[in-house]
Amino acid sequence: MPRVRDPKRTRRKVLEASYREFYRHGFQGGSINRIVSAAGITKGALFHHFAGKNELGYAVLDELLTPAVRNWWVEPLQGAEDPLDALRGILKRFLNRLEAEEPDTGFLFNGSPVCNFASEMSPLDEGFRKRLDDIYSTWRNSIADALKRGQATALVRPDLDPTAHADFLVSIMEGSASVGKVGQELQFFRNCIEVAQAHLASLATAPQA
Amino acid sequence: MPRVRDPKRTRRKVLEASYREFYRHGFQGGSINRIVSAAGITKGALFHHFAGKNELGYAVLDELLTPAVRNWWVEPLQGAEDPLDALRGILKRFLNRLEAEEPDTGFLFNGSPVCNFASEMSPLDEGFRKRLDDIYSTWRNSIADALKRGQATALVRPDLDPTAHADFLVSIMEGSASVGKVGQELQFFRNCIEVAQAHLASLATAPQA
DNA sequence: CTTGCAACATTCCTGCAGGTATGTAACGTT
DNA sequence: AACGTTACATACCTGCAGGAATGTTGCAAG
Repeated sequence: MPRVRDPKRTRRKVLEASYREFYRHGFQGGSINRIVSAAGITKGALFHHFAGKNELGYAVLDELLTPAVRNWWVEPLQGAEDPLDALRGILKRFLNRLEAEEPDTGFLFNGSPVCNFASEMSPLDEGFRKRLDDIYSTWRNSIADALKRGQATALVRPDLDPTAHADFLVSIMEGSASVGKVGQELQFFRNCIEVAQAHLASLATAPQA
Repeated sequence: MPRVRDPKRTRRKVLEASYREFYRHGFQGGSINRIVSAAGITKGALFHHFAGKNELGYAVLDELLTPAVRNWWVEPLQGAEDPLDALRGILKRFLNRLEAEEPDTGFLFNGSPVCNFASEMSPLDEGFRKRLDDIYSTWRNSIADALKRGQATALVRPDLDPTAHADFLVSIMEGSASVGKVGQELQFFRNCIEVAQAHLASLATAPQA
């Protein structure tokens, strides 16, 4: 089935091995040699597909992390009738995923891949900063737009600032990932998400008594 | 005034140069050579005071970051009569500090030093993980204890979980630092803190109408 | 006032990092 | 079927990383 030569497949393998390597060791701490041996290919193949380590990191952001954020946070909010309900659903799905993941390979141990890249590389390299800024902007805008639609349909309290609340929510997600990976206890995430859920509930227009 | 030999002073200089280096470049990306030249000393002096790069990083956590968190988040809550008021004061002080800091050297550009260490090193080295866990634990406990005291004096709503809310608040602080450094816009922090302030206000026992 | 240790400075060493140069074989094209 | 290009593999190179070894000098105590 796997043809002798399959450039797209090879490229994918490199990309996914790079993702895992950078996820564990960070970008600067990540090793090309380890990526190459983990992917089961050679350095020549890697540098044929990617111009350098930075471009490899850019590709991980562009081709893996950007779609992941889109998949988790943009699409579910796209056609939601009740934005608050959709947000609560995302949080629930996220917690389910956390509870299902095997140790040492996921969020609980390694945190948010986007946040890890951001912490490490955004002050050091403009190429990274720009891409990360795009990712966070679409994420935040997606939430803010959803809240605005909720205000338009009178499901969300009209007095709150959608942009500020979007910034707040993204901060919670990324912050809990960074702090939680230190303690590696699921309960921490449960706590954060529980409070976030309550917070979301408080954004709804109060049903008149 | 500075004596020819002043080991404590030398050690301090190394420590502070290391702090800045690791803050900018990360721990793994940080260079001993750059630290040495920034501190104006030699490699021999550095390795006389610190056994290795890891121990140097540990010392930055133990002797600089742990006290900083204690100073910002533990002491102000220690003897506060109204914990919610104290928390709001901390947030306000923090924002003031952000607005006063010069570009490219502070939180707005580099994020939270603790969070940076945590993101990068806690999955890689148990010595780092342990120390970071201690820092975050004291931070979270400090808030949780303050909320409990507030519940005892009926200033804080009795139905909420102090631990969960402490986890939530720390996540907000660290998350906003990580996400905000990407965009480098003060308004983002203002938004997060504004929502956080409103959230804190909602934790107070409602004044009966 | 010398002697011994702490506080440095100098020099050197090894390893792995990212990256290049070059070689070779599969594959589409005409 | 010959050719040219894409897709790799092999080998090698340079630089800086962290750190060890060793040398030198101030300083305090006996």
